[in-house]
Parts: sequence; structure tokens; C-alpha cells
Amino acid sequence: MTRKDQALLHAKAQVLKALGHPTRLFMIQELSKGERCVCGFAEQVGADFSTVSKHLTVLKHAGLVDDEKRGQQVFYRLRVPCVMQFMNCIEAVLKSKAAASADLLR
Amino acid sequence: MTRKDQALLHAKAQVLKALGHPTRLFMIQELSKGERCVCGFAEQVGADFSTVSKHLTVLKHAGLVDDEKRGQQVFYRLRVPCVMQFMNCIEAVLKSKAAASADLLR
DNA sequence: TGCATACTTGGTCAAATTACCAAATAACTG
DNA sequence: CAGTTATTTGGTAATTTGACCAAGTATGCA
Repeated sequence: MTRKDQALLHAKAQVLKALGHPTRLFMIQELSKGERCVCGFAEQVGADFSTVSKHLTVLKHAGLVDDEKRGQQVFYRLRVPCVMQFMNCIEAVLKSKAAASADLLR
Repeated sequence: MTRKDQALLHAKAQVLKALGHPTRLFMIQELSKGERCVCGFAEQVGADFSTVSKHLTVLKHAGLVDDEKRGQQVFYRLRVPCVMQFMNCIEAVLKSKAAASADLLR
């Protein structure tokens, strides 16, 4: 594996890692319905404003969302909507896992 | 959000988190080509045997892979091949991010 | 200008992650 | 059975993560 391959692998993993947190995944799901300001999330997510802001920063650095300041508010939006297509597959993984656990009970 | 929704969100995030490590992502990519024993990975990945084993355990717990012992070797295989479809989208995210960085230079 | 609102940033701390080594287990081999 | 190979498990140390609080910045409004 070349150094370039390694870098690409690392970059891809970073994106997935950014998605790998309940709060951030929730944010992505919400953003798939449309843009949202930080304050909008602060209400829904039961966390500190600063925590919400930091999670959004992680998503931004991963390249998953864009932000735009309008007035006093900062609006975030999903940059690449295709990430939502992951969800079906993830659910398939969970189902397959559940099925395997059920197998153990037989 | 109900407690059940929360649990589902958490479970999904766990799957993504499992994918969010360069070594594990590499393993998944390799497994998409066919099953592989732990020793096969130990060679390719420049890490300790125990480290490799632990990464595979993480993937297994996430429901992403299955293992089967045959003789002295343990073979792992991808349980849900659809995860490979993520890659195109992830690459799109990276490209979009690169494009945004390029914008800054204008 | 001065104060409130909306965020972000920096600091701190506990918990989780990851890597390695050493030791334990399991299955073949002579 | 003794020794070797393949893999997992347990322990430990370094690093990263995630949550909160407090302080800083920026915008809008009286």
C-alpha cells in the first residue's frame, strides 16, 4: 500500500468517524431535511451549546456540512446528501446482527 | 425523541464508528474481495497480531463481519456487502471538501 | 453606546480508544 | 504427549474524545 493509499484510507475513516457519534448522526439526519441553525440543535439535543457547536465543527472538518452566518445565527447544511443512503445499509447490518443473536437462542 | 429512537441512533453510530478507523476500513475493503484469515491481515497491516485481532473483534461486534474457525485459522468475512457502497459517497465528500479548500485560494 | 443573543474557543477532567507485550487457549504435527 | 502455529485475552501506558463551564467574539437592537 502506497503512502497515498494510506492517506486516502485515513481521510475516508475520518469521515466515517465523524458520523460515528449519536449526536452527530442525529444532526446529519436532521440536516437531510433542510438547513438548521445551531440554536435549533441546541434545543433538540440535550447538550450544552458549546458541545453542539463542537460537534458541528467536527462534521464541518470532515467535509460533511457547510456553514453560513446570517445575522447572528449560523446555519448548517448537508454538503453531500448521499450520506443518507448509508442508513438503509446500516439498518441492514443491525438486522443481520439481531438475526445472528437470535440464532444463538436456537 | 423516544428512548427507542435514541437506542437505534446509538446502534447506528456504533456501526459507523467501527468503520471509522483506517485499519478497520482497510479490513472491510479487503473482505469485500473475499474471506481472509487473521494471519492474512497480520501480514498486510503493519500491526501486532493482537491489535489485528482486536480490530476484527470490533467489526464483529458491530455486526459487520462474521468469523468461522477452520482448523487453527479463523476466517472472517463481510456480513453485509452493502457497506462497500459507502465508498463512492465518502469519496464524493472528500472531493467536495477539496473543492471547498480550493475555493479559499481564489 | 450598551446590552442581549448566538456562537465559538479554551481549559479541565473523566472516560474511551488504541497499540504493544505477555500470557492463555486451541488445534495441528511429529 | 511435547512443541509449534494461530488467535484471543488481559494488562498497561499514551492519546483522543466528549462534556461542561467560563470567557471571548460578533451581530442586532434600544
